[in-house]
Amino acid sequence: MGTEAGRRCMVSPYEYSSINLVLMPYPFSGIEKKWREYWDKHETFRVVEDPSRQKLYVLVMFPYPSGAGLHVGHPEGYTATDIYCRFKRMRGYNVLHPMGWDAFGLPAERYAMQTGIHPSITTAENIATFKRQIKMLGLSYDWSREINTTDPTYYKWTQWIFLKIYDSWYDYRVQRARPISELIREFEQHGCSQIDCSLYCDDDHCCFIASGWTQMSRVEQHNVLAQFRLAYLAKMPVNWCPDLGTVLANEEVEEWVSKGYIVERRNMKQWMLRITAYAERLEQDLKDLDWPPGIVEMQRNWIGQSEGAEADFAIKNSSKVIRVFTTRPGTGAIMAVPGQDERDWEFAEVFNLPIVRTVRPPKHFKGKAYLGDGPAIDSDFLDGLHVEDAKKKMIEWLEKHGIGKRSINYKLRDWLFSRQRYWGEPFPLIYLEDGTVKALPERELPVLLPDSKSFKPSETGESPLATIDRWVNTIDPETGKPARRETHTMPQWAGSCWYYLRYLDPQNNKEFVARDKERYWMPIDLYVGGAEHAVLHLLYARFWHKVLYDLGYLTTKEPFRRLINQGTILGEDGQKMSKSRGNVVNPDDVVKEYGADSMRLFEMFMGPLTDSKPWSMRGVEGVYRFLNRVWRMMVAEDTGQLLSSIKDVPLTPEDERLLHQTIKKVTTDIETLNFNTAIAQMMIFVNEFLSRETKPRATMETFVLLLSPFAPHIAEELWEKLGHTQSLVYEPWPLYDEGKTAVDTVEMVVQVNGKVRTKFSVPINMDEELLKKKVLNDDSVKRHLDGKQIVKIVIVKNKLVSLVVK
RNA sequence: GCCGGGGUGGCGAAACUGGUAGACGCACAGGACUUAAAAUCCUGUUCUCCGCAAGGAGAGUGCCGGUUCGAUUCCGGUCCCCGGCACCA
Repeated sequence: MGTEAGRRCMVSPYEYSSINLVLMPYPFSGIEKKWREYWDKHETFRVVEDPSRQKLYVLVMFPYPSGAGLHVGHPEGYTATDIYCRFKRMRGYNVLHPMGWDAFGLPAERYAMQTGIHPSITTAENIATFKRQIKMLGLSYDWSREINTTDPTYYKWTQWIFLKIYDSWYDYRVQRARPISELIREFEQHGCSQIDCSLYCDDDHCCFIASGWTQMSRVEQHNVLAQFRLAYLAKMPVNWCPDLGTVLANEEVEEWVSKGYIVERRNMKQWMLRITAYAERLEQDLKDLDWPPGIVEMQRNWIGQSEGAEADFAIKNSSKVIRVFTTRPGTGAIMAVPGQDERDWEFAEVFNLPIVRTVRPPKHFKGKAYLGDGPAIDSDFLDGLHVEDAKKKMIEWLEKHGIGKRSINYKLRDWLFSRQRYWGEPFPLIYLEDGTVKALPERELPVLLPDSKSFKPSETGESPLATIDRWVNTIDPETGKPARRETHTMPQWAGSCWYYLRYLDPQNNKEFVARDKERYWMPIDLYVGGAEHAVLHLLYARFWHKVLYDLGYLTTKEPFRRLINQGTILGEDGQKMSKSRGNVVNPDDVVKEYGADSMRLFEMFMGPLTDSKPWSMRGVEGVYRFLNRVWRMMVAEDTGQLLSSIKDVPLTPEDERLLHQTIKKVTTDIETLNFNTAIAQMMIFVNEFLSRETKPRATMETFVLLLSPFAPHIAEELWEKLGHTQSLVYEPWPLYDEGKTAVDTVEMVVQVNGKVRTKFSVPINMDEELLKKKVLNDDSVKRHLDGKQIVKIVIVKNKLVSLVVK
């Protein structure tokens, strides 16, 4: 109630009731309900593969259904993709536009810890709320494809994909993942002789030949293979929060620490995914993506490719050498270059180590370490070379002398993939009595999350699942021997890593997606979502996608061809919306007061999609007034019937020009996602036509079609009043005639020494000599030429005449 | 500190490859309609100065400078704001 709108509502309810009685605004609430039901009943937006038509897959990042319900930030991306989809349908595309729920995660689990209410119940309730609110906006989703990451029929396949990752290794020789069974076959035939073991294994004494492999015990073989798998166990420091009794993801630490919780590091065995094997391809393939440059850059920085050298340093008084990477720690030893690195400089100062500059800083450089470019100094044969050239020459030298080589390093680390949580996907793994890990066979999936009343992890930091004995203790389905289940669960990213594939074939219980469906729909033509997922979600999803591609399940290298980040919607005060600031706007209130069409229209009219911009209830009223004018342009207020002034009459040339200009502007602006200016053009159109005594029926019909992607409910209603019996959703999009958008007179600007002195209207493409004559005879121009000499005349066709005088 | 994005009226914003800065909307002011108000419709609204007025002059797209007949747009410098990164996945 802290908002401007809230106060208005409280202060003068009279104002609003009187509006309702006297103004008679268009009856949006009945109209909107009617058309939502119509679309549902007719399954208007249901799509199936149709090879005869061009496909279009448009996706918006699916929400985490929180208890707070939708906020006005959600509909921004949803409306944008909806407009685009509705437009493309009318242009004949076969459009896939789905929605679902990313419903595993900590909030529901924390709520359960406090209240004892099972996360599945809260999740179901929250989804119901979200779905009601999203449906209320008239978004054209194919609801038959709705998915929910917490549904066993969904997470069965998340587990299945994990098994595929677990059962794969990265073959650097061919730069792709291969099934682990192929590695076993290779070991049986050649041992590890054809593989560069150093890429997989720290221990260079373990190399074996074929017979060595076959003579290994089962446990030994298991341990060798574990070094190769794309999913592996490692002892890792994790963020343990004793008060919450849970482990936190890195990205969550800051939030809880700021709330006063203590987070400590603890070493625990964790599942890791070998995303680093894909570092090079994740970096390389960015170049083919139509993504915002900023996001591409962020991914680049995250992957952090750097070229350097790996060199062996001799140790004084020892025959041993230390291997060091020049660009970052790796090997346990680092190379320190205090002259060119701030951290090394500080380190050297503290320990009184000598500091030698090897790059000459600019003359007046005052700082300590110099990080910029410059000629090398005190560097023997490198002196005088600039940094890049010196690097090259140095690496050549190292390689020539056999004490080092060029190496490419990455900042990217392997992905910590396990969480000690209840509300996540269980791993489809068991531990046998000999300590080995075993992947459950596919037919055992899904491994269901057990029902539980306790969601707290144990004191030791083990997952809540560890406390459920009847679930943990199981048997190996293949041998009947006792086994223990893995009690960790997967992170929330898991479900969102592949949801875009499940939409293609959500009911399939044989495969995660049928191949022909994948081939038809992929890749995603447009992906819209918040920039907060610029790195992690998008990187993790690309990684899984590439693994599945390597294993032959997918036909595209990259999932998201074009990406757009919608901007944040701020509160009316220009601050981030938050409960504590009291500036949160609830879409329910907006829709109730002004209707879903106004809500949609305002979200798009505020400004460019990708910008952050503040909410304004006054602004909502503005677009609401526009929709009322649209209504009055065609409907008689007293009877609710189509106006009798709408007739089959021809257009005047001026009106025809405006119509074609409007079609053109709206068409091109939707194509480029500039919805705000498309709406502005429609406003111009209505401002003109509202007062016409007669309105050509065909023109009104065209306008309704243009409006329909933005405000679909009112458009359907007007379409019906115009005499149509079918929904306009699949009507062909209006075409414009370029020739009819052209004007026959233009306003000519006359500048003298760069200053605008007069303007007049002239026929288009006027003869230049005639134009000059006209300009020089103009009184107000003459005044500024008084006594001066014309040096130069610049004529820009149909725009301006610029006189330079002395 | 590094990387990316951005600074335009009272506010949200427009402006195609350099060519009328401020479309469209909000807010505000005046008017019409009305007994009155609301709603609706019309007119005006970047700032400063001159003029009774029609009108005129000057300044203006964060700031300083450059290129150009002409710069919100291109170039150099500088300040501020937002997002990311700072060895952490």
